[in-house]
Amino acid sequence: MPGISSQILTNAQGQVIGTLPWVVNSASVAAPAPAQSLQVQAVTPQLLLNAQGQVIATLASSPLPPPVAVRKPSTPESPAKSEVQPIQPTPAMPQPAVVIASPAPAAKPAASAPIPITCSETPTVSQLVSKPHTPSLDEDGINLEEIREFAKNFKIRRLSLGLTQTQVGQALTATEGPAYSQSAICRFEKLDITPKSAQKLKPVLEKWLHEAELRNQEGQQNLMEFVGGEPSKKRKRRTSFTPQAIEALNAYFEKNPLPTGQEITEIAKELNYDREVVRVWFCNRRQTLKNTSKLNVFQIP
Amino acid sequence: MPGISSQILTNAQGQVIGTLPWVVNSASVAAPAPAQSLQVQAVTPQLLLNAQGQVIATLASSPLPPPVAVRKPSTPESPAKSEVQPIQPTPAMPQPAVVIASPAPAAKPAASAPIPITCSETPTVSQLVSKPHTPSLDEDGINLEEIREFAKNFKIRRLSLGLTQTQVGQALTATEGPAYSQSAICRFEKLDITPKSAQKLKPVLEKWLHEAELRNQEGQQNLMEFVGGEPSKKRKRRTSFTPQAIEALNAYFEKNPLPTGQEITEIAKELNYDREVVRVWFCNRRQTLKNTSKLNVFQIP
DNA sequence: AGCATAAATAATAA
DNA sequence: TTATTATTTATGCT
Repeated sequence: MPGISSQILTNAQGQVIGTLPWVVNSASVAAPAPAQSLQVQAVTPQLLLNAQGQVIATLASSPLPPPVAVRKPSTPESPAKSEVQPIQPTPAMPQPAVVIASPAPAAKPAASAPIPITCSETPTVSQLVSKPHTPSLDEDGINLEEIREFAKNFKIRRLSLGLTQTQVGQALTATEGPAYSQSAICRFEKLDITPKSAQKLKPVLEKWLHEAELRNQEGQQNLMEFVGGEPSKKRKRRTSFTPQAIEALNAYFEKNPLPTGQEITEIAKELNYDREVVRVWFCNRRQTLKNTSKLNVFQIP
Repeated sequence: MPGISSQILTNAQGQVIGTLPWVVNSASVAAPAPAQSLQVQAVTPQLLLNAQGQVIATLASSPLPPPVAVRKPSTPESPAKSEVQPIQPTPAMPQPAVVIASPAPAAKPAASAPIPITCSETPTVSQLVSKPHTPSLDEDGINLEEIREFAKNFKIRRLSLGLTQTQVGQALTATEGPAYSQSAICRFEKLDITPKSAQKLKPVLEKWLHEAELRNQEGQQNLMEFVGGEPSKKRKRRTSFTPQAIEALNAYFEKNPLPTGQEITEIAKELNYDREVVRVWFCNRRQTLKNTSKLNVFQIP
């Protein structure tokens, strides 16, 4: 790990934990957005990875493609300034010129038509937004376009901070009260919620995320502290069950592949294993069974 | 959707599948690559997502530095230029003025000391590389630094293509013979292998990935074909639908979100999927649409 | 050398 | 919302 060799940061474990030139941008909501100058410099392999070491992106722009090694990217510099403008209704969308970054492994390139579903149910934000002719403001005066932008942005910023949906949810639940589960975050990001819900959730998420970003600036330690406390949560060591335990588990599984929380607790206690470990064992067991046997044992008719 | 309507492309499901200004870069291996012009256009919220629709990165480009927003940490600037010098024995660690892009959610910031395991076993690449004083070349003349760089790069490029370790492993097994399991790929990326193994694996991975990137340039369809379809691979059908199927299903759904049993049967036959699978798809699709559900949740004792 | 599967994360069902 | 599944990554083992 010679000098800043690339814009990638790795921890002692060799796991990538961050990059240099990138900055989370919350531009979409930025009101003024005057001159639009790109701060991107010609960098060879621009990379962005999240805390999990998951890669994030590369930017094509290599002049002299070195055969193999990572060439030093020119200059990251100029502080990217991003701004969060809480209330500003998003004006018109600048006309972008797009390029398919990375093809969805399974997505068809030309599937342009969204799903103009028109159920009798309350439509979700994503549904409303996808309607080509829909005005940005819905009946309730909610700026759908703005919400869409924010949701998009939120995910980006969340990942840039290396946070999982679960972490965000838990942190919010702690500070804002019990109403922010992992799935809630997931749905918000996917806009799989009604405009009303989204409208209500948005400011909270925005505020929290902004705060998280500030903490992150002061060092990840601060961020983790802000988020949940436990700074270093390593991957749990893989548990190995004793043959006896497995036998017992299988017996239980046979009797009931889907034990209740209560039952799980009992089984765990009985076998002297962590409750969570037992719970996961059942999950994986069902999974395995499902994969092997063609039958959808747990499928609901 | 050449309309370049926005910088984000979404598939029928509304999942983001790409953005405009970004381009997957296969730079590292790209041969000619003449002038270096950025293809990025000024777009407000610069986003990059992978094939899974996962957000990837944003490019800060808002001119007006906001009040609270991301402040540039002290001084990361200038010195950041480092270059990967394949053979150069790693000198001292230049003090990188790096900015932790995203803190590992679980990583300890200061845990500089890796796990200096010193078993009697052959050390892995990561172990060797982490040794501060270890020269880049090991006894066998293997350039550890280079391998480390490549491994890092490999992961990034793999993810940029939206491929999983499993896909890579399967594809390689198909073309190169049975010696590339998912775990093998995983271990390579984590450098949890001996230098010797890494050295042997590297060229193969490199070649394959490069090829995959080329295919990707021609359209993701080509990539998927390259990755999955190739040789005689009896891929068992999963419960996941192909993009084509999803598109078709959505088309049907659009026409009639609540098909009769007869219709379901026909659709299933048409798409060559299990009837039950299709039926469930419709159920779930409808479910997803209605977000007003306030159903009671079951409590776990 | 690599399978089997535990653990982690995101998405969906209930 | 919470519970569970789906998908992917990581690792104990012989």
